[in-house]
This record gives sequence, C-alpha cells and structure tokens, in this order.
Amino acid sequence: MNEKSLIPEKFLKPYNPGSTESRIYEMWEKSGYFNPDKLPLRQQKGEPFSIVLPPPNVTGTLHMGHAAMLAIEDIMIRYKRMQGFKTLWLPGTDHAAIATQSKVEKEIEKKEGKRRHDLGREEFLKRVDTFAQESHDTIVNQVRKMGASIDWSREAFTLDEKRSLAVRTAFKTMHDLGLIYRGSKVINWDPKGQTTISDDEIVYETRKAKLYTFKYSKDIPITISTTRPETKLGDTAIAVHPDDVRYQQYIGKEYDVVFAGESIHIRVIADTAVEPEFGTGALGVTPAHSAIDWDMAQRHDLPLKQVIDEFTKMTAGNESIKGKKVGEARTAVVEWLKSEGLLEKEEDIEQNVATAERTGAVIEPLPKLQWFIAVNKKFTLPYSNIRGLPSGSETTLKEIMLKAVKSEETNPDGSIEIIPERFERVYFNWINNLRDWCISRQIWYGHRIPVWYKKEKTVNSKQKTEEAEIYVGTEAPTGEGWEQDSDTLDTWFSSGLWTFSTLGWPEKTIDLKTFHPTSVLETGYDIIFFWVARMILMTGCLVGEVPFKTVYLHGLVRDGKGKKMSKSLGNIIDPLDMIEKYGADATRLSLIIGTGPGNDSKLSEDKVKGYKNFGNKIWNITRFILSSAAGERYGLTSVEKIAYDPQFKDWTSAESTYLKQLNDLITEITKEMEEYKFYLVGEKLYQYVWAELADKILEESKPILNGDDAEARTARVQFLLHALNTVLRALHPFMPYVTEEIWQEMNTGKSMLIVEEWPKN
RNA sequence: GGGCGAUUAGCUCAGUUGGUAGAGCAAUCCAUUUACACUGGAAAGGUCACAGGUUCGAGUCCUGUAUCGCCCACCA
Repeated sequence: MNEKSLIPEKFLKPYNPGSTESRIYEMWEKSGYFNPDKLPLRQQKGEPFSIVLPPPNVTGTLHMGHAAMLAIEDIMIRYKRMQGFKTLWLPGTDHAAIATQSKVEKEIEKKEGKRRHDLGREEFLKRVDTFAQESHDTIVNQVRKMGASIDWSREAFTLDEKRSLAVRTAFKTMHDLGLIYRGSKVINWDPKGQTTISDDEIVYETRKAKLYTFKYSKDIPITISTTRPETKLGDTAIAVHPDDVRYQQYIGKEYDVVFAGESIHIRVIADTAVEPEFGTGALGVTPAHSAIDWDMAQRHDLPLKQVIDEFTKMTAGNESIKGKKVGEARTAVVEWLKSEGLLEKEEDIEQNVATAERTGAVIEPLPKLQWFIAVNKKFTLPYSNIRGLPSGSETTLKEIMLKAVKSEETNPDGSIEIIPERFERVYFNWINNLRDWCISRQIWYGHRIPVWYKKEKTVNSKQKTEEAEIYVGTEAPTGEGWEQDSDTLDTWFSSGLWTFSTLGWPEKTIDLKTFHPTSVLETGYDIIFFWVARMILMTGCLVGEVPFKTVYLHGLVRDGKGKKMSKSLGNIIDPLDMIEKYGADATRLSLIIGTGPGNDSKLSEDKVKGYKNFGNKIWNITRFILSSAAGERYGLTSVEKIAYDPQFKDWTSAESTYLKQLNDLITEITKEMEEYKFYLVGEKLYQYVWAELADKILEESKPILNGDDAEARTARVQFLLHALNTVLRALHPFMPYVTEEIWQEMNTGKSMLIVEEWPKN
C-alpha cells in the first residue's frame, strides 16, 4: 500500500488508542447524546432507562473496582441507548463523611502536626472542602477516560445544596412520622475517631485474649468469666439460664459488695440469652458497656452504671484503677482479684475484637444520647406504590425492606430483582437481624443534623432531654437562643436518598417522574447492607417507591494471583496506567470478560494487553475490508468503489451460511445482554471476530476478491461490509472508542455509532 | 455457631433444558512480510476435588466428604 491508497490514511498504521480516545469522547460530549433530553428522536420517544452512578468517595482516586463498575454500567447504558431507550446515566460523588474527614485529619497531622481541634470547625472544614474538590476533579477525569457516556449536566454531590435540602427534608419527614428519635442507649464508640459508628462500620479482628474466671466477692456464691474484668465495676446483675438447675436457688437474690474499690449491687436474673454450656454458665451483666447486656438490662429493668468514659478511661474503682485506661485497669483489677484470692482460672482464648473500620481503634460500647432510625416501629406510610403495601397502610421500615425485594421462597411478589439471585438470601438474613440505626456522628464533615435546641444541649445521658426545647425543621428556627445540634449525619443517610435526591426530590420534577424508580442499580456486593438496603428503606418511606427494579452486583477486582489489591502489598494496578498503555477499550474488556455477576475477578496486565491486540485486529479487518471495497484488494484501483448496500440480496451459498452464523450470534448475544451476561457476549464477539471473521472468512475470501468473477466479488464485499457493520454495532457498548472511530471513517461523519441501532436480524 | 461460593488443561475461566470436554494466556513445532508480528497455521495438554446414588447416559441432577475463599452472628 502506498500514498495513493483509496482508504483513509490512518488505517495504514496500527490502531492508536492514545490519539483517538480523547478526540472521540469530546465528539460524543459535544453531540449532547449523553443527555437524555438531547438524544435523537428515536430515543426521545423511547422508554426511559436510568442508572445513577454509585458515587465514588471523594477520598482520592479511582481504583480498578471503580473501573469495572464504570465499564459494566456504560455497557448497559450504551446497549439500551442503541436499542432506542431514553437513557439517563447520572454521575456524582460522595462526601463519605468519616472516611474523608479521617483522611484529611491524617494528612494535616502528618504535615503540620495539628489536629482538627487545633484548627477549629470552620477552618478544618475549609481544608476538607479543598481536598474533596481536588479528589472530585481527579475522579471526574478518570470517569471520562473510561469512556463513560454519562450525563455531566446532571452531576450531583451528596453534600451540595440540593442534596442538603433533600437530607433535611428527609430528616424532618421521618422525624414527624416518628421514625427518627433521640435516645440514650449503648452505641459503638470509636475512641480514636471520637464518634459513634453504626454496626456495619465495625470490623471484627481475631486476637488472643485471656478469659478470667472469678467471683466478685466471697459473699457471692456464683463464679463468672470475662475477658474484660475492668468492666465488671459497672455490673448490676448476674444472669443465668432460667432452666439451669445449678443456679435455681439464687435467682432473684441480691447482693451488695465492694469490687476493686467500687460498691456494686448485684441481682441474679434468669435470661434465655445465657448459654449454660459456656464458662460457668453465669454471666456478669454490664448494661453500660455491652450492647447485649444493655438489651438484657431493658428486659429486666436493671440500672445502668457507666464506669468508662469517651477516652476509655475508668471513672470508678480504687486509686490504682480510677482514671486509668482500660488496658491498665484490666491488669489492676486482675491484681486485685489475685490479692483477694477471688481469681479461679486464667486461660488463653481467641477472641473476635470489634474495631472501627476507618480508624482501626477497638470499639468501646458506651451509653450515649444519639439520634436513631427506628426500624421496627409501626407507622402509617403516607403514599406507596410498592406491591403489598398500599398507601396509608400501617407498616415498619423493616417490612418495607422485606416487601420490596423478590424472593422465590418468601416474597415472590417483591419487585426488586437481585442478580445474582443468591444475594437475596444474604439481604433477607441481614434485615431479620437489623437493629435501630444510629445516624448521628460526632464528626464535622457531613450534613449537620437539622435540629435546634433552645437551652443548653444536654450532655450527660442521665439528664432528661425535655429540659431543652427542641426544634426539628429544614431551616433554622427564628428567634433568639437557638443552637443547632453539633453532630452530623451518617454518610449513608444521604447516600440512601441517592436515586431520588439526584433527580430533584423533594421537588416534584419531570426527571423524578420520568426516571424514578431507576432501572438498574449496579454496585459491589460488599455494600449491599450499607447502601442497597438503606436505599430501599429511605425510598420506600419517603417516596413510596422502590429505588430500582434490578440490582446487579459485581465482585472485587483482585490481582493476577487472586490477592486483594492493596497499597501495602504493592500489587495495585492503576486504571489510568492501563488506559495510557493499552487504551480504555482494552481495559474495559479485560474487566468484563472472565467474570460473572457477584464473582471476584482477577486482573493482570497481560490480560489487558491481549485485548489491546484485539482492538488492533478489528482495525486491520477494517483495513482489509475497506481496501477490498475500494478495489485495491484485486489490484484494480480503477474499479468503482463498492458502497455498503444494506438491502443487498444476491448471496452465494457460502455467504448465506455466513449470514446465518452471524444472525444466530446476534440472537444469542442479544438474549445474553438481557440476562446481564456481558462476560459471555464479550467473549463470543471476540471469538467471532478473531477466529471466524478474520481467520476463516477473510482468508477464504481472498481468492474470490482476487478472482475475475465481478458478481462474486460484489457479493463477497457486500457480506464483509455487512459483517463489519454488524460487529461494530454489537461491539460498541464494550469497546466504544475503536468502534466509533472506525464508524466515523466508514460513514464520513454522517452518523454516530453511539446512537445507531443495536443489530437486529 | 449459621449461611454462601469455588474446586474443569500449567494459569485464568466458559460449559445454557443431562447427550462424544471448550476458549484465552503460557509452553511446543512450522510459516517470515501476509489486512494484521499487536501475525498466521499445526499439534499437544483434562480420571471435570473425592465417594456414593438416580439415569440407557452425569462436568451438569441428588446425598455425603475434603480443601480453599467469603459473609453474618459475637459465647460473656
């Protein structure tokens, strides 16, 4: 081939993703086709199809898991757009409250040696905002590089003005329904982060611990076991199983003793929560420092006695205990037990220790006055579209969550389908164990709780809340002396509103009417509880709808050896690196092929490289076909160029066979697209293009294209053009850049593949 | 303690309602400028974790076992 070539010059060189991708993305953006309101008429009139992007945290940069998420969602969106749906893919980012705050706190401490309290709330929040803005810009750039056909004009942030109004409205509405309440109970306290956290933000770590078996006093006949002797200063009861014959005679008895310098009053109670087989079968009840004991205390009306403060220091006990950290106090209590001759046994055991997900600190259960969402409380659902829950019916948030999701066995009428199905059971199991959700956090970054107090806020949990005048509303109350609650909301409170807060709620917008419920929620299986369940709860309660019809869960992207990618292992593959080296198309394909929904996938650089070669293969196939159509193939450059004729019918028997094979493939993959089996579609198209079209059909065509039979040549060229045209359409959702680039060259810019039709037979 | 998933070629994984085991990568041999070396062709490679069962027939269905991984609970 030479400079006289009749085909576009760029096909004379290998495909270069680097010089193509940003140009194509810009072209798409300018076309307006990412925005459903600016789509061509065919899509304008189509059924709505919507996905809201699970907002990445503004804590830094995107990783391969995000890249996989973007690839899968873009495939769904592009496929539906080509099919003629009015598609909306809505982008956004998440302020990620505690995650972002602790990240910035660490940075400031490292660089300036200052803590957040040294800077003050206002200055600290300014710093966080700056950091969040930078992260946001990085993330947006990465999303673009992946080729995401997402509607930037509707971009949202969980902490922006509109979302803030949504949060305040949600809080007020749920408060008025009686679902949000303020109460004092044992919560998970993160002493390092100095905040409460929810049950889901706890990570259990297996550690070695000592189990101590002892008596409180010689005056109490029952022996108990614990790994935390220091908390026993706060005990108010001994619990045994009601059927335990060993302790029948003691049930109901009360004792007053002095334990390590602290006067304690112990009542013996019977509760079925006690496991008679474990230890001595008797358990010391510490209502203030154990959630389970707190529950037990509620059942038996036991008093609460706090002996540990927010800084994990003892507030009771003798002089070697009081004021000490719990670790030291534990040793001191054990010493005291020994000196009194009360310690009977000391054994090594493995224990699961609750730690805070973000800070790694050991959780200290403490009684505190916090805001909660009641999941089991009955209320009247004002409006509902959810199957099995008519408007005005009496229900609970738990029931909303149970009714919304489909389950073959227990709830066949549920409208939300989870893919893969096996996660349905995981979901239901979690809901059945669900307790009230603690939503207040003692951190600064986030949505401030929309509650104002007239008098001084109650600090001590023992004081009664009625002392302060309380106002709950979307705006600050008028008049003097009101002070807003200093706490912020759990980040998942605002994330829970995501499908509708992004569409304009609480306003009754056209977007909300058109695109809600959203079609698909595509996210990682690791946040099914954090997010998926909370969205169903919030949406059901506030909008009376399900937030989405289908939940598609993807797995974790691991390294080539199946290990979790992490900084400490140094095995992180950066999506931007891969895009730069091999292109976004190759990166996308490598994240799709070889992994089904809900399964973890393995990614190696070789895999990405392989799919880069595939992009070039398509490029070369195009070169071959275009030069054949131009007459170059058979050395007759003066022959009239053959233009693609979609109506062409004069096939030979070979071409009819090829056509049938291609049509069958299209039927198959269209079915698989509907079943969300993208990995199969990607693989089948790869297989067809390389092994069939290139290696067999093209090779077999060479003698015909070089032969004398003009009719045969025309038929063959028509088939090749048809096959290429079809394959480009089918591959577009997977490899949008290279397919669009070829399409532009073939159609001289007269149409855009992004809005062309998905192939039909 | 409860639940879920995986186990198929050296590696990564497909295998649709049961009907002669499939692909990519790697390795082997051949081809050397071919639309494409980001290449083509050929051959090789498997007791489908194990043990039973159902069946004319099981990678696929049933029961059990083992190993690995994950999730939930948190027994003090």
